Amino acid sequence: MTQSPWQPISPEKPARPVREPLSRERIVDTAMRMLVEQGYEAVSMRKVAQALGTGPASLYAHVANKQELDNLLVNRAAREMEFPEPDPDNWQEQLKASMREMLRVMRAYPGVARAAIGQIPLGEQAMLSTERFLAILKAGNLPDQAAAWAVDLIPLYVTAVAFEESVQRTWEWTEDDIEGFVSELRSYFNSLDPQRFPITIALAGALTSGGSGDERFEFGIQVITAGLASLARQQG
Amino acid sequence: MTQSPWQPISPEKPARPVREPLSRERIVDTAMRMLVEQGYEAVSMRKVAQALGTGPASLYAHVANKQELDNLLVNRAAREMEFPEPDPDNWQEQLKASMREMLRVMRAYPGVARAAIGQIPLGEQAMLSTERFLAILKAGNLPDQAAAWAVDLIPLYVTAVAFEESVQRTWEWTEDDIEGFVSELRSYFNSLDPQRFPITIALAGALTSGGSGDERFEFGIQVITAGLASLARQQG
DNA sequence: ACCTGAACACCGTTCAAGT
DNA sequence: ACCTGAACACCGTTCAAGT
Repeated sequence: MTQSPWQPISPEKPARPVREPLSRERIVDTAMRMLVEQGYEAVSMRKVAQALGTGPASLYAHVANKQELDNLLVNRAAREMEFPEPDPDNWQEQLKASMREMLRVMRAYPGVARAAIGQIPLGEQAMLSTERFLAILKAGNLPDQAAAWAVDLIPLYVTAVAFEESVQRTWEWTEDDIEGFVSELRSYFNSLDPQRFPITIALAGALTSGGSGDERFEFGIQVITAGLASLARQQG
Repeated sequence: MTQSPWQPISPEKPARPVREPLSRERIVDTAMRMLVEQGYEAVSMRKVAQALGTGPASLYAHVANKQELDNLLVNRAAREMEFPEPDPDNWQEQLKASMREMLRVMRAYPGVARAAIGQIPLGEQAMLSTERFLAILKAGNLPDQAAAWAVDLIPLYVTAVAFEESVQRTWEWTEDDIEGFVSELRSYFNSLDPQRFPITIALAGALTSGGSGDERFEFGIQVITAGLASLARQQG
């Protein structure tokens, strides 16, 4: 631990690399870029470190662990979301628009949904989006407890949808692959035992359509919005 | 490496172990037991193989990969779910009861939600539970396409809730830990900038209560059921 | 056909040592 | 305080070789 008391006064600064020092910011920037370009699987502590030209251990001075890094990525994405000024006469449409906005951002950062799922989003940006959702729900005259539970339900749904999509993106299917899969699925449904699967067979068409995702999502936010509206206090 | 050419003719069958041979059944049985006793993380190809007294490579003769094993576990759990006979006069209550039943089973096999999330459940037992949900929704007079999208939305929600719970179970919190966390959370909410987080602060109580899970889940299934009911065709 | 050991290409995290 | 190399204790999957 003791140091030699004699120290040469180096004329040209120290020999240490001139690389920019690590920081939380730089780590999250790099991880975010990797997330967009290569997907969630590519964002490991080791690969982020490598991209920064160092070893995995170096990250732990700035980030507690992988979970915290995931949290920071979710928070960074939340920064991108934009919400309308609450309007009591239009709250249902605003709620749907905000859920679409949330899905838009999660699609723009594929993999962020995987980082978000099962996390309690307590970062500042994530909290701000919660605040915005609460504002819309209170404009809709929802009771406090209903609004509080709703801001739990809403991200749960949007994140789950985005997560499903990102899993399927991982499989890297082409348009043809999807078409092939859907037609296989349809014939699988039709091959089921009619005694035990009568409705599945009857609805085979409906069950295998709307795979595009957008229609399904529109259905989901319609159901949630209508369900919440049924809980709103009557005005006046 | 060479062996002596002389081999005694063993009077009692070959020297190979008398262990029961591997099979899909045995692999899923073992994995399921490990899932219940030790959680999802414990169910790796390597550990399942070890529990069966063999190496990981041996499993691949019976199971395509980890993903297929996950699928088989979900399907095994689906076997446990029981559904009511559809009753058009009571479909909303039946729908809620069935969602509770689904959550009950996922809680009984903690970790199964992690295996299920982001999966398309095409096993026979999983398909049967879809058939049951469809039966209830059609008893409620929902249009085909709405029913088809609803059987996507419903497991999505229940699985996401069960998944969240299983993540939190992994942290192995005691009653006291939770209480401490909630009170920390509450004071964190109250410490926020009132200019930017007015509603979050005002609703701090509601936002941190009902963490038990059941109330939150009841709220969710109420919202979904009411939302779906709003889409049901009028009778007659 | 089924099973195996060993290897390949990865993980997250810790720790003693360096500057 | 920050950074590092090396190690620890893991993953899923493949493959040549055995029976």
